[in-house]
Amino acid sequence: MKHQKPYEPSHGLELGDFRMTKQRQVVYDVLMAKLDHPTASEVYSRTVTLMPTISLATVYNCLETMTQCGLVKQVNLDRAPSRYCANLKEHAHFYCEECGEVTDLELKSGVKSTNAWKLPRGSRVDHVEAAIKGVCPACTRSKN
Amino acid sequence: MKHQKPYEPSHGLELGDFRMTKQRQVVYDVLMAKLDHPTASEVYSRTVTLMPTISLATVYNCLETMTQCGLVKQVNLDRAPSRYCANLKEHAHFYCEECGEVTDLELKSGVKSTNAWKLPRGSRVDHVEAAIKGVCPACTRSKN
DNA sequence: GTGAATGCAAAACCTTTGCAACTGG
DNA sequence: CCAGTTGCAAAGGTTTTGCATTCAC
Repeated sequence: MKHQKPYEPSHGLELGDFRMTKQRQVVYDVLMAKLDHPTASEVYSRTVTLMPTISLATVYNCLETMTQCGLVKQVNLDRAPSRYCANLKEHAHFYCEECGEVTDLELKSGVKSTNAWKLPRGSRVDHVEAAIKGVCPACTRSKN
Repeated sequence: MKHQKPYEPSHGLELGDFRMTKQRQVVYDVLMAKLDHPTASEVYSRTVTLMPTISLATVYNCLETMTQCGLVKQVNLDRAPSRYCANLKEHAHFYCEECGEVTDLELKSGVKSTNAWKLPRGSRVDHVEAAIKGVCPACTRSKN
C-alpha cells in the first residue's frame, strides 16, 4: 500500500534544498496574485502568459514541491482536478454547486476543526480536510 | 464548467428505474459484507471470486449507479482512487497514515457537521465531506 | 562545478465510453 | 418485448516520469 507522506506543518517552512528558480517564482507569484483556487492547468495558463517557455510538467512539479514545503495547499474535491491555494491558515472549503466557485471558510475562534466528530481515544490528528458543498449566498439570492 | 450533480438525499432511496441485476446484487453484497472502504478494484477483486465473468467496467458502473441512488457513498481522499462505503449515516473519515486504514467517525449528537466553520450568512449547505488524517490508536500504541 | 530543475514527449493511472449482445421486469 | 445493463476494448483526462539539457547556488 502506498502511504501518504507524513504531513509537514506549514509553519516553519523547512525549504531544505529548495531552489528558487524563475519558474517556481512565477508559479508562486501567480498563486499569490489571485487567491482563488486554480487547477494546475489554470495555473499553467496564467504562468504561460508571463513565461511562455514554461511547461505544464514544470507547473505540476512546482506545485508538488511547494505543496511538500507547505508553501501552498492542494485542494481535492471529489475526483475533480486538484486545485491549489496559498491560504496557509487552517480553513475549510465551500464549493458552490451553482457557480462552481471554491471559497475558504475560516475556523471559528476557540474551536478545533475536529470538534463535531467522535474521535477514538488515542488517535493522533495531523490534518483535517473539510469540504462543504452547497449554494453560495450570491447564487441563492439570484435563484429567486 | 462541469458541475456536480445536485446532491440527492440518501434517505428515501429513489431507485427509479434501478434494475437489480445479478452484478449489482453481488457488488452490493460485497460492500455490505465488509464495511471497510474498498476501492473500485478491490471491490472488483472481491466480486470476481463470486462471479468470475463480471468486468471491472461493470463494477465501476454499479458503484456509480449506487452512488447516484444513495445506496453507497464515494469517499475521496486526496488523489487516491475512490473508495466506497455502505455507511449511510452522516460521518467523517479517519485516514491512518501508518496502516492506511480508513475508519468512520460518527457525528457527535446535537452537533452540526459544519459547526467549526464560519459560514457566510445565506449559504445553503447540502453536504459535508470531512477527512481527518493522523495515526489511529492501534498504530499510536505500537509505535512505542 | 555539480546536483537539482526544466522541458519535452511518452507513459501511467484511474475512470468513462461506444457499441453489440444480453436480460430483467 | 425493449429500455436498461453488460462486457470488452479503446479512449479520456489528469498527473507522473525518463532523459538530455540547462541552471541556481
